[in-house]
Formats: sequence, structure tokens, C-alpha cells
Amino acid sequence: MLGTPSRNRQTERREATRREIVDAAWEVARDEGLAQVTLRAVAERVGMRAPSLYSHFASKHAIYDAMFADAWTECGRAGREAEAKHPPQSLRDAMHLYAATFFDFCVVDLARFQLMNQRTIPGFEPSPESYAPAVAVLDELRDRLATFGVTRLEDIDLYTAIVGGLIDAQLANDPGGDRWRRLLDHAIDMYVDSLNH
Amino acid sequence: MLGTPSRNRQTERREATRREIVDAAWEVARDEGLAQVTLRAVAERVGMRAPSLYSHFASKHAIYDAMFADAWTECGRAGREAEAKHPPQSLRDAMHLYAATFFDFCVVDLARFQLMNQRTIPGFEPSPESYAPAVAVLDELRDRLATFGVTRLEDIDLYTAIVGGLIDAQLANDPGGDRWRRLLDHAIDMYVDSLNH
DNA sequence: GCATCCTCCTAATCATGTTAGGCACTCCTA
DNA sequence: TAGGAGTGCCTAACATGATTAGGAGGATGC
Repeated sequence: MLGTPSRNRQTERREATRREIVDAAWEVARDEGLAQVTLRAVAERVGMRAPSLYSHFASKHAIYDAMFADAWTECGRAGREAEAKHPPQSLRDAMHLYAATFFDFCVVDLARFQLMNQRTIPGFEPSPESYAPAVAVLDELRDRLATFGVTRLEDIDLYTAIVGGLIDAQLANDPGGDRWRRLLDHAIDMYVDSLNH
Repeated sequence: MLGTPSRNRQTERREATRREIVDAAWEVARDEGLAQVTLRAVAERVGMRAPSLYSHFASKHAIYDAMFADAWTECGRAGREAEAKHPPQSLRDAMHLYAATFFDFCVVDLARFQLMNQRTIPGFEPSPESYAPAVAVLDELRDRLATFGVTRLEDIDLYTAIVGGLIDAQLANDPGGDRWRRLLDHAIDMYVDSLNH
């Protein structure tokens, strides 16, 4: 029967093991790159053999899926932390804050960024459930910008595309540097100016 | 000895076979996606067995390498064709022209775009020789924009980052559609305005 | 005509994701 | 408290992909 203490203990353990596996996958990704995230490598870190992971995940992509959800959940948290620390007082403030926070969040961990951009992993498509945190982040952003009067979908699309473009350029052309990071503030100012006609 | 007719005939045949292989790889990429570009699949299209490809390329990545060079060479050609057809009369013209040309060039073939963005293929790094056409395209762009007075490196960096961001967003969020394509002209106008202070 | 080289082949190896099947331990219940 | 169900891990094996080893056959050059 569901809801009994032992049942809870069991699902708790099960959940803990899943977390352990996903955390191990994150370690491998950060230490050796996303390409090195192999079932054997992950299993070894948790003291298992590769096939045993199938007791917890239906496939390797299911692990990616959990990582994808992790990344966007963390991203949302980073955004909320940033706005708690420096509550934006104007649209310009807000646009700088969210752009810079997202930029730094992405650039600090290439593997995580690659995961968040599902396109970079051939054949991987996040499940609707795992996609939810990503949608939530975007919804939150829309909500915040709406309080400053920006509600048009295209305005937000262009905003995110610009920030994404700078992140991409940074990682592709100057990883570890800050060449495009230095352009970010200028780009945002330009964009906010254009919104004010 | 080098330079004899027979030697030329030999290297010609050799070159032709290399081309055939790379073309076959392009076919597979376009028809079935980059992930399906396997040595067996490529070899089958040229009537060979997979190991035989090693007589012409040192590795699968070497084939990617040739494709990478192809893509950027074509990209440069597309740019020159576009400017021949509609010679830009102003900075604004030019920025619209190159952005739209590049955007359309990328969006029309996802596999090609993934190749041009080497980051999307785990472990693949283009060789300096294959990188040359990519550098040439950027040099050409710099040269053209310079004739309209834009010479600051950061200005061109931001320009390419914005265009790249829109392409990325288009392919990631609305493949086959034109949602971000419609934002492109507006983005470029905004950017040119910002250059004119 | 004979030696050489070049291209392609088959067979085999290695890495990876995945499936099959079995053993042991836990936990519930009679 | 003994047995039975279910769970979680294991080993063995398989499929597919890149790659290497080694050899056969034909074109090329003397």
C-alpha cells in the first residue's frame, strides 16, 4: 500500500540513488566534458556497473533529462537570488540584471550550457516534465519584465536572442575570457534605448 | 616524380574520390541529419566499405573537417552573390544584406549550421586549414563594413553575436518557421541606430 | 614482364548503449 | 518466524560505431 512509512523509506532511498547518479553525471560532465559522460563512467563514480543504472533510469538520455531539469531549476534559483540581492528599480536595471545573471550562469559551466541547449546533443529531446523548469524560468522573466511595462512577446524574444548570441559567441570564441561579456552591458543599453524609441 | 602527367592523373582521381566521399557525407547529413553521418552510411553511398574511407581520410573528424571548410566556402560565395545582386549603398543596407544572407544561409540547412558551429559536435575541432575559409568570411565582412566606416572590432563582434543569436533562437525554437527571421530587420535597424548614436 | 604502390577488401578490436537472465537481500505477511 | 514477492545489483552478451591489421589485386613505372 502506498503511504506507509516503509514505502516512503523505499521511495526515499530510490530517490536518493537517482540523485546520486545524476550528481555523478554532473561531476563527470564538469571534470571531463559532456562527451565523457558515459554510463560506465557515471556508474563507476557511484560504485555500480553500467547496466545497473537501468534500474533507475530508462536510458542515458533519461539521465540527461534529469540534468536538463536540474540546470534550469538552478538557473531560476540564480535569477531569484540575484534579484533578491539587487532588486531592480527600473526596466534598464532589470534587463541588465537578468542578462548578466544568465550570461554568467551559462559561461561558468560549458557542459551545463550545452545541456540547456538540447540541440547540442544529437538525438536528445527533453521530456515535457523536464522542460517545465525551463518554461518556468522564461515565464518568470516575462512576469518580471511585465512589471516594468514590457509585455510584447517579440520584445522578449529579441532580448533573449541577443543575450543568447553573446553567450554563444563568448563560449565559442573566447572561452575563459570576457570579450563578449564586456559587450553585454552595451548591448543591453542599446536594446533598452530602442524600446524607449 | 611529381608533375608528370600520370602523377597528375593519379592525384586528380584521388581528389575526385575525396570529393565524392565528402559529397556523400553531405547527402547523408541533409537527408537524415548529422547524427546519421556514420562511416558505414557514407561508404555505402560511394560503393565502398567503411574501412576503405581511411585510404582518403584519417578519421571521421577529417571528413567533418572537409565539410566545415565546404560550408564556410559556400557561405562566402553566398555573401558575394548577394552583394553582387544588391550592392549595398549604405551601412544600413550592408548590415541588413549580410545579416539576412547569413541568416537564410544557416537556417536553410540545420546540419550545415551545426557543422559551422563546431561546438555542437563533441570532440570535433576544425584544423587550421579548414578554419581558413571561416576566417576569410569574417575578414571579408570586416572589409566590407570598413568601407562604410565601421572598423571597431567590438562593433563587428556585437553585430555577429546578435545575428548568431537570432539564428540560434530560430533553429532552436521555431525550426521551419520565421518567428525570429521577422525580428532580424528590426534588430539590425536598432543596431545601426545605436552606431549612429 | 616484373617490382612497386595504391586502393580496396575482410576480419578483428575497442568503446559505448542496451538487453537478458540470475542471485541475493529486504520487507511484508501468514 | 519462515516463506514469497519485489527490488537492486551483478555478469554475460549483443548491436552499432570508429578504428586497426593485414592481405589481395590491379594500375603504374622501369
